[in-house]
Amino acid sequence: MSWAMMAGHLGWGFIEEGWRKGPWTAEEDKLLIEYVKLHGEGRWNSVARLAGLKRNGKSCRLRWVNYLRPDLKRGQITPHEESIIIELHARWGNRWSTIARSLPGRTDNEIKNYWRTHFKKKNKLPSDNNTSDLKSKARLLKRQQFQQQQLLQQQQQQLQLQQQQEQHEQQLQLNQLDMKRIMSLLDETENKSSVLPYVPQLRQEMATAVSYPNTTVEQQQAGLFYPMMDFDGNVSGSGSDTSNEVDVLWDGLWNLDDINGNFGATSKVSLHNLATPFS
DNA sequence: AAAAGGGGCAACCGCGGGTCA
DNA sequence: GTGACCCGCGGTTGCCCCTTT
Repeated sequence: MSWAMMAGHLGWGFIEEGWRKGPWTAEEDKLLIEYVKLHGEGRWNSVARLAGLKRNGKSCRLRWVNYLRPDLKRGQITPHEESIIIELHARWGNRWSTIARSLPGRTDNEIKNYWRTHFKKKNKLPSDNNTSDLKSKARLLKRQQFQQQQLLQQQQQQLQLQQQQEQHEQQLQLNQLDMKRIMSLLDETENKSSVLPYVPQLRQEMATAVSYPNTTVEQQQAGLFYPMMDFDGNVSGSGSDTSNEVDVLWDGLWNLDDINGNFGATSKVSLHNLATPFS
């Protein structure tokens, strides 16, 4: 379908000075999501060029922030959220972005719209119990029930994700145990011979890389690390054929990449990159 | 059944602040 | 110092859909 045809269907979806305006199509959303996956958020003015979208940067940013971001909550504003909005609006007035920061998953636009439709009007209308008021309340309830149902579905999905995360963490803990064994074996190797002269440096890098299992690659690259365990001490030596065992464990260690998922085809060099922010 | 009215929400616009060359 | 560019914010507009008349 051409842009002109789409514009025809959408009424006000049109092209002005090369930029498309109006409602976003599923295809455009897909392109934008792909773009953010590849390049991350920001540099919105490059989106048109890099993603092949006929949208200006502002429009892309807005679409992402208000609609496509994966951490957005869908569905009805809960009574708890409503009370927060009321409280924060009393404190900060129309500073919607500030209010939105206290409501994870809600956008400033959403809160702004909510306020305007629910509270601006309340202030205008005298409160009465006439039938039209009751009817509108019934409508509201019906809508709320539907939205609540959606919210429930969303929560169930989140629960599933959480369970997956827990499994992931258990696996990481197992690997940390392996890591301890490697370290102790390496210590022994260092003491016994000079077969692996580079080992002390690697040891440090590995220790650094594996000490922060709950940290995403993005956080690691940004230097945002959350220390979780200490490798020093408490590691006892084991058997005799240490070099063989080390090799086996090395192989296991590289599989950490797969467990973390986003390490992808990481090489051993990556461990150095991970350690860099600390050096 | 159809037109009118209104609510809700997505998207646009203008402005101001921050950054960088 | 300054101009260009980018980004975020708050206000506003326009469209869709549902309800009412």
